[in-house]
Amino acid sequence: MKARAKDAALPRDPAGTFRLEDFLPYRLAVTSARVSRIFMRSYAEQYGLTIPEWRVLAVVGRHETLSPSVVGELTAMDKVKVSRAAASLVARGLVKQSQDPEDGRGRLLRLTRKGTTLFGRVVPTARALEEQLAEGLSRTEWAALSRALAKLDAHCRTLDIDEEVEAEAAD
Amino acid sequence: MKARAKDAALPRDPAGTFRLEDFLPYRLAVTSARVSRIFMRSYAEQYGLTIPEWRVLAVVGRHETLSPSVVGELTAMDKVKVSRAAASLVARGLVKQSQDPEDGRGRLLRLTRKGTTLFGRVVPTARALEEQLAEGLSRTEWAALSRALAKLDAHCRTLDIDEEVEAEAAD
DNA sequence: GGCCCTTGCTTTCATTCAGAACTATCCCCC
DNA sequence: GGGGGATAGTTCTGAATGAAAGCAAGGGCC
Repeated sequence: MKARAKDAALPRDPAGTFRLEDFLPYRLAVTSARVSRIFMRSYAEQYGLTIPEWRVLAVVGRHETLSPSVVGELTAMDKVKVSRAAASLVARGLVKQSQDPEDGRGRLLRLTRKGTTLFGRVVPTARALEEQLAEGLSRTEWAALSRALAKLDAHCRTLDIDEEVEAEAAD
Repeated sequence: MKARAKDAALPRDPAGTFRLEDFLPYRLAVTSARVSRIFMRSYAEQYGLTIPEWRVLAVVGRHETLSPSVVGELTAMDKVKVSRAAASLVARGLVKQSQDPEDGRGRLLRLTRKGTTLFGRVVPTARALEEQLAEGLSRTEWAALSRALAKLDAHCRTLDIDEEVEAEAAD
């Protein structure tokens, strides 16, 4: 990139014309927060669940038995969040935590009967809420959103990796 | 909805088949968090700005002079967040806060020369980062994402309003 | 077989956050 | 023209968060 090209670009694109409301990263964050708030409120009011707890419930419910580390991968949460959510679910008798017989460090999470029952109730609620959300868009738009999110997510992972490599190289 | 219809629906749609990784609200939150982290890191490392601070800077920079409440509307932040971000920017000499001469309660925010300079530097960085993000998608996909987000956001607002009305009615 | 580095998870701590309470000012209406 | 209620911003408080330390157990490697 030549310095001249950069200089030429500035005048026709001054900072003053920057519109936050058109800035996609901002809009993504705002919309995501709005959606999350709707779901959070519903889970909290109806079942006393936080979003991390709901995520743990969802993946443990699907996989019978699961280690906290795998739960972390499946729910995109760090291990601290998983640990806290799991502890809370155990305290409420929704999840049972036991030693992994094959690895003394590992734990195994599994739904209790009570947890399974709750899970069976929450899932339809979640689906209904998602459906309500989808009503605002055409099927085509919904599919396009889904696809765009997948690609964006994948692309972000590669960007993140690039930054990590740079950070390491800086040492 | 008849009880029989509900019973019939359950077997072909059991809770156990719920896949969190296909659940759009979840995917939206994950991707949004990933994008935000990339931007957050960049703003923090290069300019020592948090995202709330960057947002305030962006709208105040665009509008010359602005009240905190309008900043809140334009940045989708509550007044507490605006207040803190503004205080931090004032402390760093990037923003000047003064009394609104027409309203003793109101304040007016305006960029200092230093703030204007910083703003002029951050905007190109933000745009470049957005561009990097956009490289992961085709133009069509990017446009579709933008459009879908707008509709989803608008739809969420109506859902939120509905819930507020219900909450009031419950009193 | 014992040292040490790694891994799996929990706990701690300092920061951030959202909601509620608080202060100051304005405006409406009697 | 003075109370009552609304509005603009700030401060307070309890909960949530993430980074880093802590702890326990596995697995090389000599």
